[in-house]
Amino acid sequence: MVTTPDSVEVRRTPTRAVAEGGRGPRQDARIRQLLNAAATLMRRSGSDRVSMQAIADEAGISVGLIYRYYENKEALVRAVIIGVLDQMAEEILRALDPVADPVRQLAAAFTAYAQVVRDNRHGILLTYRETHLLDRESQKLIMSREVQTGQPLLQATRDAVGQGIFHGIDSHVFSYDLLVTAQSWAFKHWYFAGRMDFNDFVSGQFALALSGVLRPGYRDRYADLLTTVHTADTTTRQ
Amino acid sequence: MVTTPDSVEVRRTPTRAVAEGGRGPRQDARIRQLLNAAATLMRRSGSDRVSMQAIADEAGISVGLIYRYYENKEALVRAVIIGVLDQMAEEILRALDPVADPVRQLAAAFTAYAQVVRDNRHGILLTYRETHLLDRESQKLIMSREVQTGQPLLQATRDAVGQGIFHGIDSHVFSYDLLVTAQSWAFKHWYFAGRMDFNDFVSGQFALALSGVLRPGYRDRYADLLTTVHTADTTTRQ
Amino acid sequence: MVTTPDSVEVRRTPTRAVAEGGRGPRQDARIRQLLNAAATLMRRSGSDRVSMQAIADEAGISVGLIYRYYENKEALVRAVIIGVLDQMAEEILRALDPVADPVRQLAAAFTAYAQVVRDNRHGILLTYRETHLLDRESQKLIMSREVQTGQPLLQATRDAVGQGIFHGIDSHVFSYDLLVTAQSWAFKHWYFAGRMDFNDFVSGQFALALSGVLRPGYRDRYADLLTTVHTADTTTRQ
Amino acid sequence: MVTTPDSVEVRRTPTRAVAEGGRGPRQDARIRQLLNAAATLMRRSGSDRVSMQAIADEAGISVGLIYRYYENKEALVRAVIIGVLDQMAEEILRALDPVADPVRQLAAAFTAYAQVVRDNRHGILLTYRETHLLDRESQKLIMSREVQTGQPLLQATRDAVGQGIFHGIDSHVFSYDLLVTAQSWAFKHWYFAGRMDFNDFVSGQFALALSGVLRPGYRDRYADLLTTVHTADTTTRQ
DNA sequence: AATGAATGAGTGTTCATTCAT
DNA sequence: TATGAATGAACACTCATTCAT
Repeated sequence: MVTTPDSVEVRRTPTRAVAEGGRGPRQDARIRQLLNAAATLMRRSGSDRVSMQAIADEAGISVGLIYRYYENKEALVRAVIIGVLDQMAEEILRALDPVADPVRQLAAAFTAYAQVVRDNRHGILLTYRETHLLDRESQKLIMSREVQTGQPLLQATRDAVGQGIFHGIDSHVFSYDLLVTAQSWAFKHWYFAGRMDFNDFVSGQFALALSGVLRPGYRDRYADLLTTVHTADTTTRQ
Repeated sequence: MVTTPDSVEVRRTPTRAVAEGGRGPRQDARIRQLLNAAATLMRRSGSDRVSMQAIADEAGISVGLIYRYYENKEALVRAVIIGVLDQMAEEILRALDPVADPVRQLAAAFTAYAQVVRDNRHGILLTYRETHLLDRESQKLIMSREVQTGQPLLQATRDAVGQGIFHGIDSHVFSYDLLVTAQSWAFKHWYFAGRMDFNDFVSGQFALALSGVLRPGYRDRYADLLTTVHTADTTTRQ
Repeated sequence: MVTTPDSVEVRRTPTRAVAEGGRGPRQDARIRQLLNAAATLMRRSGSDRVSMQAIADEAGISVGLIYRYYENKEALVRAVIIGVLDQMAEEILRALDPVADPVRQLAAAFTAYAQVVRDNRHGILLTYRETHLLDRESQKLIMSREVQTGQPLLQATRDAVGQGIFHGIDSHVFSYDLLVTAQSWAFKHWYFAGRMDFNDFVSGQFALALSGVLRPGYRDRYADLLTTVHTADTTTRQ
Repeated sequence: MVTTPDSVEVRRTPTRAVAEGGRGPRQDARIRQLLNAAATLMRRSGSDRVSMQAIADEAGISVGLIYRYYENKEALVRAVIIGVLDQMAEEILRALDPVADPVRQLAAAFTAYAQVVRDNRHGILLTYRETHLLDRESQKLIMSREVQTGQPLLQATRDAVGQGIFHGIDSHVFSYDLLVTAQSWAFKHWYFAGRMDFNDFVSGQFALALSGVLRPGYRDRYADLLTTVHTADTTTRQ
């Protein structure tokens, strides 16, 4: 699941050298450069507003060369999106705390996920924006990556349920909600602007989620995770 | 907040009749026609992939006429987005149950919100996709509409807290989560595909949220809202 | 030769009222307004860059109404040019000094012509620019007006030749040169910028022309007209 | 001042090869082709009435390619005008007679200038028409070229004054008049149509100018240049 | 392998002109 | 008479894609 150099998508058919796996480190660096350049520009404006020429310039290569690696613009866009997702998945895995306790595991996973979202806000937006412009095939590929990325949350939830720490929930629904909540920071962080910062957001959301599913006997053990941050509700009451 | 004919955005400057509110029913119908056509096409492919000519054709008017109503394509896109949001806000308000009980009020609002999202899935996606391509000014306008649309959820939550039915929560955070959850159906409904249908999703999510905030003494009164739907967890365990 | 109201060109064929000569003072004022508006805008940017809508706005009438008076844009442009020429011809005639002496008459005519050029610089440029875009018919019409406008210069020259004051010249060539010289101020006044002002230009040019054609015996009588202005030739010598 | 291949204006920014002077003979030929095509069409109808597509077709290249050489239409128009002026300047220089006598030098320069004007009548008109549609910067550039082009006339005049052959004149004014007279053929040649041909015009104008400034003692030496052509004055008297 | 000149279909936008009111 | 909404062809300009070098 970790992004290895080989997982970077490139054109398979028309070019001999690339197809034969004779891809040297030179090519590989170029492709990475290209994907980064494309991601940078597309984050800012959406793929339709970024020209192949602009991408080539940003990457320091020629337009023609892009077409040696990717059949057309759509293929490049797909590779960029997948690249972003893979990088995020990798970061989350790296941040994961391999401790035994599933609740703290879950807390770590959620926090990691949220941080990755915060740090890749534009990448997430890019994903959301562009995915729907691709063909079904690519969309499915992207969906499966997203599911994979959410695996740590799902697994920890299942463990907590299995150990009787959580009760009364469906693991899929619960972990899905955590995932959506984390991603929502990318879109709606402005909603809390001035009322709550990122850390408050993360701990508050996790506390709220936890409080609904924790079997009563465990409240003390995780008291530190249950601390809720209240926004200045009274002052803004209208 | 309800979309009245007058609230439909049109060009202000160059045409006298349109600016002075001397807009007859003919114009008004045309503008609605235009916005619908644009929304339909843009939902499918993103504004950059829809030409003004295609929009004109779909609306059954000439290209030139679009420019009488909207200064340029961006203004049209903005109007489309705002139109979609307004229509959704209106539908939600209409679906609202004006009963006294804040919890059932909240349930009604959430259900209504989710239904509107389901029925306007592409409209929501459009909003998410296109908003970031507009200027800051327009983005702020759109944000404020979103906040407005979420008001019923916020108000019902506050009432429940005020009456001591909910406890231990921040109203903003809680209602935000409901809103995000409802919207998530537009993006991630495929996540549950085959495991859960829309109604299960709505009731399941609301039950989960409710269970975490309901003061113990009220569990019986709202027992019907706390019924959780479990997905076939065991069968998909990997 | 004077511009009378009736000489203002309007559409002849398709409209009944206008064609029947039932043109009241109201229409007449409107047409004048229209021509002025068009002239003002076209002076600034050339007829191709001025839209009929802009002209209508400037004139305070509707686009449709323009087409009641002029068959199409070209007809309007022609009318504008002719209007400018007529107005200039009229101004020159008005400025003419009906004294007996043909040389002073010529001086007055030349000065008047130059002043009109100076005051209608943009109108002249308009004429030069637009005439070549019209059909042959219109071009001939415009040429004949120009010849007419130059008549006073030609006549005075002929008189001076007839009375033996000028010698050794062709009246056509000489008066043509005066006319061209006067008009050149519209195009090339920048050539003398900083070296010579308009009055110096006029008296200098006339003195130069006069000195070449005046029969020796008359030099004293017109000594005042022979005063030459020298530009700072020595300082700019390179 | 001579137009060398390198002096042909092209886009500076977006293309590397073109900017670095790495312009091969291929490009150079194409640019010349393009400028000629544009000049040909614009002479006929004014730049606003010639579409980029029409220019591309005439030049035998694609529209897109024009934009590789010129940033936009205005830049192309400017290049066309400057190209026309440079070509004329070059032709005049080539026609110049480097004999010692300043008066004959002047005659040669005037004749050359007039011939160039006659042969490039439409080019001159183009210059007059289009210059005013450009930005101030370009206008200044064009003015300076015009001044340069007139240098031979000014220099010869100064020499004649310096050697005491001419008297009582300002060199700037006198050479300016010759220049304007020559150019006037482009606009007003119809004025003499049927009465005087081009050669008569040139010799007649030069004789008239010369007669006014030649110091008496030199009349015999330049008797051949003082022959005046009279138009059929009597027959056209009205 | 790598370049970037060249293409031309396609875009957003304008505007002369018409015509129902 | 007078309006201005409506049309649609035409325009300047862009850009994904190809291919000779």
